[in-house]
Amino acid sequence: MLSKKTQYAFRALSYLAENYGKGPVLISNISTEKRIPLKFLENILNELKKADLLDSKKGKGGGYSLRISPKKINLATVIRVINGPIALLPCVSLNFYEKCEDCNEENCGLRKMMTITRDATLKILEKKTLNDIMLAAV
Amino acid sequence: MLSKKTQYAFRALSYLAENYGKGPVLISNISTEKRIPLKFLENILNELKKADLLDSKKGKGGGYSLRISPKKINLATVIRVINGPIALLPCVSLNFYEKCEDCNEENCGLRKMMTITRDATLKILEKKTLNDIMLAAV
DNA sequence: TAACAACCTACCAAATTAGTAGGGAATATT
DNA sequence: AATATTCCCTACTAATTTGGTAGGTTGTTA
Repeated sequence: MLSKKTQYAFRALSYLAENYGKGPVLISNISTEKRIPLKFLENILNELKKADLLDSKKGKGGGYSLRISPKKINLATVIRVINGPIALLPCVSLNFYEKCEDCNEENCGLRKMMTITRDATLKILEKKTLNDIMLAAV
Repeated sequence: MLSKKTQYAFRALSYLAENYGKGPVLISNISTEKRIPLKFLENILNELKKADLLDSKKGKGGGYSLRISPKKINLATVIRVINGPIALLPCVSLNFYEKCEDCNEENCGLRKMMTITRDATLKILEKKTLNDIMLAAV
């Protein structure tokens, strides 16, 4: 399951997607509009910025904005930045790979099943974008 | 990601699958063969039993065995018993549904994306079985 | 130079995960 | 009937992760 933090991230990003091209949005705005604890949201937006998904500007007229079009930010990217691995096992993760104890990977049956699962999941998550979230919301 | 407990469960079940039809297997056997802490494994096998995946027998000659053929135990079932929900959001889970705060589900774009993702994932996990794990292991 | 707004470091409480300890109950063998 | 065997049950614990909060710092704009 996605952490609450990740859900907050998606809510915030949706809001920024809706305001794409309209200049920076205040953290406090997002916080009240989307009901996300302010200071927690600060952290989240900062992480998204460090992952190059957002631009920020300090001082009056400042705030956060999407760095690129909502059409170009896919869900897998967001999940990886805030939530971590998408695969169900560390030894199957593309971006967070870790060797698993007591399993010679070449002939691990579970690993093969989880690889197939990962591919099926990624096929969706890498194709769907923030823009799709907007469009799907009535 | 699957918890370590779930990985243990799969390792234990694989072992039981290999021994399907050969009578009960001792917890202590599985523990040493698959390098799973004994007392922890006890809990796991007991949970799997309560979920009707295993049979158990006490006393000499006792132990655990698969209740049904490894061909009939799919991965989604195991994950749900030991790990919990497969969906990425509670409001999208078929077996562990929970309403999510601040989202009217009908028109939540994220929810729709996560539903599609869940379906893609389940399509694999519900089709693949313990038998497939055995076959895939060299 | 004041106000504004993001940034940074550090801390904290609650929940979850990964176990451990120790005895109890059922079964089989002698 | 007694004993050994094996699963079953309750309770506890340590470490890690999650979900925040507090308070000051830095950069920007007017």
